[in-house]
Amino acid sequence: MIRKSPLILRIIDELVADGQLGQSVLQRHFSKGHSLFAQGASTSNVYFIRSGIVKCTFTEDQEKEYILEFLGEGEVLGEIEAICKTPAMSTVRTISELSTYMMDKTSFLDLLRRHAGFNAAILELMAVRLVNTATRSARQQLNTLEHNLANLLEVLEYERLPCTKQELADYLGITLRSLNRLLGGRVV
Amino acid sequence: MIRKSPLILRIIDELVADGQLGQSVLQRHFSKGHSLFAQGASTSNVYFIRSGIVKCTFTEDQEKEYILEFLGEGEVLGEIEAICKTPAMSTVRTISELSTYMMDKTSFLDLLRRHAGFNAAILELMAVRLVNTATRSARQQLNTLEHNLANLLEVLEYERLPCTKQELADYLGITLRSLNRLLGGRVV
DNA sequence: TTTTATTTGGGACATTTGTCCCACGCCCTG
DNA sequence: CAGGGCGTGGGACAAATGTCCCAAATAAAA
Repeated sequence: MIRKSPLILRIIDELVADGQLGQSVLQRHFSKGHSLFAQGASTSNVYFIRSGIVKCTFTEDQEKEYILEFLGEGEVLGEIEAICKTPAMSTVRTISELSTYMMDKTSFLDLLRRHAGFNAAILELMAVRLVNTATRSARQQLNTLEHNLANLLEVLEYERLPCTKQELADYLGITLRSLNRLLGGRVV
Repeated sequence: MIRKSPLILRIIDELVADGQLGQSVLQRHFSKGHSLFAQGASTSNVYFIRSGIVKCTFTEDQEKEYILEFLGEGEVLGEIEAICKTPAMSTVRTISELSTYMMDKTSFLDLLRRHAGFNAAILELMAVRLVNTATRSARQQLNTLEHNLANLLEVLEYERLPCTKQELADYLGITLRSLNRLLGGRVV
């Protein structure tokens, strides 16, 4: 449920340690509840999560919000916007303390061009995300109850995931009421 | 609704014209209804659509199937499997005559490594797909009726899209009955 | 042309999900 | 301590969606 990418973090860690990235990378820390990107706003940086968790949300009419994904260690934020040169497609908000490496978009694109290993890692990261996003979307339409249950079992992580029932419901794309029903009297 | 990518097609066309790809690329033609990939099966090639349309579907229990996307000119098939070295994540079937360039996975990865422009184009293709997949997933959860209507209006393309009502319903993630209700007596 | 299958459209009812509303428990602050 | 805000849990009813089934229209096959 929480996506991670140890490989990317390792690459960045090494590059930073070697001093190869010079001034283009700096560490930044965010407290819980802080907003890194606002859907529709332009962006100027790319972040690599060193530790902590963020949630990416999408909203259409400001009322309800849909949670696209939870991202943890090694995950990259803002890379899509850097690559496509488009405004932020989703809002990204921390749901725990967050430690990151921050890099401006130009440096990111540069690194992508010059560092073959990094390039391959980002390609794979995006491919994996695409698969996850697509299968989740499909499962949500195909399974309904079963998937909910399966997912809620998978929520062993739930205890580690500092999120509210409302957020879980947003993730499942249902209302809080419905979630409660599923959690409560399983039998009709 | 039907995704396309003129840029990629142009790049491949040029490479083929220049003869830079040698034997690694060949043209292949498929008739309507043919299956290029089967979900879960291993793959060995990557395809570039020259003309025609395919639908990518995902199924969980073989009963219902969810349509992930319709792909047209310039779109790439099998690139995710090549990059991640995983089995096909979805089934891909032609819904019209299809003309393609076919390339084995190794050559594809090679081209990705050697050709900066191609690399950038694929990166952007995947980023765009990710955005589309994610926003569609989100909208499907957030909008319900409105989105359906909006989408069905967008189905001006409907006439060009040789698909059945059942396929439209699969795309929307609803049953055929529900689709008919939405199309028919709009008012309760 | 007749027959058979596919596609389409819709009625009737069960099930699911959403909406509205209320209540309890917890934390925090005045 | 009292009151406000928030997260949680659930009852009751409305609305949406699925399931089952049937019928007309269209396309494909005999």
